[in-house]
Amino acid sequence: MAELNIKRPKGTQDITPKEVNKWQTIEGVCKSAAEDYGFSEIRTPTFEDTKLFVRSVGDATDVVQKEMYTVTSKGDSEFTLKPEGTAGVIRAVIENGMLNEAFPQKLFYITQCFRHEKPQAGRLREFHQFGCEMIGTKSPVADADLIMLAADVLERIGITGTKLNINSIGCPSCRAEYTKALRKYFSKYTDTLCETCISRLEKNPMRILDCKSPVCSGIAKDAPVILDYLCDECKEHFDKLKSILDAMGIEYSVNPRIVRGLDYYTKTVFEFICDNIGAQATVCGGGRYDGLVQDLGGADTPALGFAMGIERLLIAAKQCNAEFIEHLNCDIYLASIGEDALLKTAQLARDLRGAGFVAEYDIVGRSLNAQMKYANKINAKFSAVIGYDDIKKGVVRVKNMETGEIDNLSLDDSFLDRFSDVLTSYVFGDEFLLDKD
RNA sequence: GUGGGUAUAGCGUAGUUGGUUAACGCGUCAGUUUGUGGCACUGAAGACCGUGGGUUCGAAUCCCACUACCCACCCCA
Repeated sequence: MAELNIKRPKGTQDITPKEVNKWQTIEGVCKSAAEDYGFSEIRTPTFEDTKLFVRSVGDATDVVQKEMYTVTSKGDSEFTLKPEGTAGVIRAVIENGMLNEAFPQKLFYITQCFRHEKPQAGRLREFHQFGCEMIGTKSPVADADLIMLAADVLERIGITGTKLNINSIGCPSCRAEYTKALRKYFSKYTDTLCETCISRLEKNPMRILDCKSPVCSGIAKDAPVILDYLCDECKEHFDKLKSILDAMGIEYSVNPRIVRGLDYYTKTVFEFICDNIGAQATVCGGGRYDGLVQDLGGADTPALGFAMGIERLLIAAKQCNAEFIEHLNCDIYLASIGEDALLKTAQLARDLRGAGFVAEYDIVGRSLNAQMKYANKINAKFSAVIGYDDIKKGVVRVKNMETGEIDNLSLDDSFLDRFSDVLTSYVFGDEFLLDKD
């Protein structure tokens, strides 16, 4: 027989039970923070019409040009596994008539995304994003509120030491002016710029500002700055945002070199950087996309949003020694001696489980000693041993596994209530029982 | 797509002048202990030393190729 050796695809990961509580913690924090800010969850398909991403993310971007997982389904249209979350949400908002509901629409999602990249620390081919979108407000107060939410999420997770960078990349009209100025500036250096930057000169000269090649960044240092080219409206928007952030006490630095790599961004862009998680340091990125809704066929509607990479949040949280919720431990392990007792423990386990307790019994066929060792290993709070005599006497000895104390409980209908009391006093202390008696 | 690093049991590691049966810790299972776990002791299972070639009487060890993973560039969350 041929030996199968199937491994998970490159750039994917298994989240084992040992890790899953960390994911649950982070997802829980994201969800509850978003809900505290008035956001509702939206779920959209894992794959979409390829044209959606080409149109929104931009056909000149790396994401569209070389990172999409595209499939054709039975000769139908071309579909693409979503490389980011915003496009699908906006498509759904338009398609479901949500633009006719009260503005602003405030939506969040937690979803996997797919990009065909070479994996490294903080970058996978299947990864997960928590994202928030606000649709239907052009006020800079919304920008500030969204940034406040992002900052809150990081803080609630326990990620400290992040830096917020903000910038404005203007609207299509002022950006055109700026792009012209950039081309003029960089075209003086065509013989020294790196190869990719030469091609950027044509397509999107703003990306040269972001090049990490020492030569290019040296040249970029003295390049024109977008902020000097903003039109009055964009400038006022950005100034207003800064003053609101100041008033809120949110620290930031203006970094005219940050440029989001997706084409739909306008005006405000921002990112939260975490230095100690490797080269992929952007833990949150977002901004305005005032033209996207209209581009995708909706009414002219301003909007903005951000996304966080959950894998990166996890790395950052671990670096910061953030606390994670623990898994549910076993409340009681029911050990048995003999067949009759085993059946009794099975019955009892069912009753306990029905009452909301985590109960386990021997489904392996172990010796009593081995059962107790197992109870210890799974960190059971209590154990009980049931044998012939106990069934006859109608008494069961319940042992506190931490202190070793043993309580005698009668093995009848009152057992559930009595055990509930025992467990309550174990978890909260005796005083919580006073009301009951 | 371009670099650099790594590859020995489930996990973490030791093992170079090439030399029997590849070692240790953790973990798993069992026993010491057929009415009570943690500690301790004893034992067991588990590795064709990433794959394929080559050199050699002999390769985990030396050489070549390949693959996988990691890190970085790029890009982005």
